[in-house]
Amino acid sequence: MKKETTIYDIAKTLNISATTVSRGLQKHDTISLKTQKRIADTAKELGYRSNNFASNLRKQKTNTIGVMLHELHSSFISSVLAGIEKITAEANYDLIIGHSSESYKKEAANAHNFFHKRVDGLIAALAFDTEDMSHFDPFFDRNIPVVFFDRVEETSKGTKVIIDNEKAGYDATQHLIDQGCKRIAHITSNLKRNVYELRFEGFLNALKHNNIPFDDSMLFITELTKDMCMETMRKVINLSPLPDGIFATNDLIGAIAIQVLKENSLSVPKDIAIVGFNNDILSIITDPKLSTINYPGFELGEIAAKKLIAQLEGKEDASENQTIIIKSDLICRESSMRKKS
Amino acid sequence: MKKETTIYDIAKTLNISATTVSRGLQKHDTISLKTQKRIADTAKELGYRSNNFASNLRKQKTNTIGVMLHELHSSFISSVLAGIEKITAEANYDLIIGHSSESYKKEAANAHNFFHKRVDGLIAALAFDTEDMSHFDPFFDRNIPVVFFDRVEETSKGTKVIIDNEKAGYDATQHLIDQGCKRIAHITSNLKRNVYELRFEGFLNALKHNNIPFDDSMLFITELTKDMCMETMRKVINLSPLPDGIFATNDLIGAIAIQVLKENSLSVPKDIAIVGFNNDILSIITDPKLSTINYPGFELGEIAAKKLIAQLEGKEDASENQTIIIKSDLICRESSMRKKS
DNA sequence: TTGATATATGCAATCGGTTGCATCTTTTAT
DNA sequence: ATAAAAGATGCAACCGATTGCATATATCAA
Repeated sequence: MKKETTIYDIAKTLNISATTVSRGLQKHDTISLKTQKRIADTAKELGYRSNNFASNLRKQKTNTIGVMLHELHSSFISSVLAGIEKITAEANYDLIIGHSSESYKKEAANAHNFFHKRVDGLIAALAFDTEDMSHFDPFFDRNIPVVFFDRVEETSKGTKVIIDNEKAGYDATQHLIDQGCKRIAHITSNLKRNVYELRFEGFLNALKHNNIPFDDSMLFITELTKDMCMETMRKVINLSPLPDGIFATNDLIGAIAIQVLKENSLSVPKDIAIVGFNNDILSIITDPKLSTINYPGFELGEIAAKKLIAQLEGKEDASENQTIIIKSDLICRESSMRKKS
Repeated sequence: MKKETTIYDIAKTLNISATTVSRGLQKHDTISLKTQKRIADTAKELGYRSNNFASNLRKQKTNTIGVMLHELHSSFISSVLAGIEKITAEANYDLIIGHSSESYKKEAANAHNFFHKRVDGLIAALAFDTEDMSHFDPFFDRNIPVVFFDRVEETSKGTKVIIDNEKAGYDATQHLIDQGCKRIAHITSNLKRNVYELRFEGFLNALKHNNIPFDDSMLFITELTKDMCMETMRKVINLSPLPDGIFATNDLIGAIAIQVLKENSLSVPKDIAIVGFNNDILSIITDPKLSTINYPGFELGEIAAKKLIAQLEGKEDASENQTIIIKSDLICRESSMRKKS
């Protein structure tokens, strides 16, 4: 293994000072173009690579952004990540990924790690069971900007990028009602996480607005894995009387619902109309295609990253604790269309 | 913004040397437990956080692994990433993500960046159009271990973790033949990328072995986006005579194939039997459910990461350039089952 | 009591780039 | 021709943790 070339080696070769080499490599305009070229050439020749640690150590900046995700294996999250990556790469930041696996403990550990790694900023979606937000305090205390997305704690500090989950839930439910549904089931995940709670609230509000009483046997709480969703759907089809509509909190549940209903000789949307959530690729693969709420992950990632970078560059003030609401629309497909429009 | 606490501050507070503080924080056994405790307490009290740059600079090690991906928004890749993350987190490495977006140029730029960031090791899947591998030479030259997965260049240096694509293609095709298919179409992506080429080879070998002539109008090359797959499927159904089987190089194509065929009143598997590839969640959502090749992304990620870490820890020799072949099996579901088994 | 061994701590150099200030050279204006 | 302005480069301190070697103190055996 050969020894690394440093600016001192370049300096020695050219008989100039390390200062000049450093400045030359950064294209300072105090260094003549002639010298800059000689430095660049020698650097290439000697196989020089700059040492970011030395540089970061001196500059007290890392050009690194931490991204905390509760889930990696998810279509929505990977869209968001792709959106973040696009913007941060353009702005020349590196990403380091922390994966909480829906665990508050891991989230706190990752936050701690990011803090030690001195990320310049943080983008995060909360784990399932996160309630205490104190692991983010070190960031707030030092004015390190934090942007939360999707899974946020409304009362916390930091910028938040979300959709209006209540409205989305309302729209989905109202649409089912418009299609003639009178007994609508809602299949969702633990309501402690506020995205789900708000969708449920929208669901309730739509029912109320249409004078449909809420029957709590129509609320199903499930884990969002394939197997648990299937099990839950088996419970749904044992209801008597059956529901005539289902609002599912994500497209996987919606897709599995379609499948289980068909296996039980029920027709979608005639017997039971279904609306999902997210607009995953899944939703156009099902037969019938799944109506859903469009939740544009890629754009969300872009927006979150842009906000963060604006704050890092001092163009915006992180302490404003803004909340940005992204538009999310209902997409009507076959799974809920009983009437011709 | 308050000033950072350093080991010197701790040292001063306790009236001991920075050396002792450094050793105390690392729990060197030359430092008495009493002193260690005093150091730890003071560190907490002063809100100390270690400076990784100073540490890395001195130790010449980053504890960071670069992960180069050609695609982020993909179910398979996010599984792999989750598998990598699991293992590397346990071993206390950070991940930095590079996204080539299927572009050789971006891949090279990312490789360059990783090199400058001095990742301790690299895990990579090649971009679509990567042929020249010289951007990895800096890593090989300095004995920085590189593990390629899925998209690899067989003749290159580095460890490779792959499946037997030829065998998988053969198995998928043989299965279709066993189900009575005689005119099998293959829908795939650009054969320059060897995973696709090898699957195609397996396809051809299975045909040959069964004395079925290959008709090159039955080979369809498409980009792997939803829209392009749809367009390609429209070409497929314009064939005359129609194929009676389709081997698709991923599940998205397979799923879209099912959809387009049904829309055109063709029955799957009766008129056309279909096998996909990957065992994405998609494959159990389609109706009929899609037969596919199980390509276990999570496990692949784990294995790739374990290999890399073994090499980083000197337990294995990176210069062996091993190739590890992961088992991948055919999963028979409704989309191809014409006969009762 | 003394030398030997173990235990605990400190000195000072090092990792490699960055930057405020000083110095030296060249150009320009009068 | 000469002072002033502009252009180019260098000195040396600094960022903060690590570590080989030296030193100081405590413990123990003979």
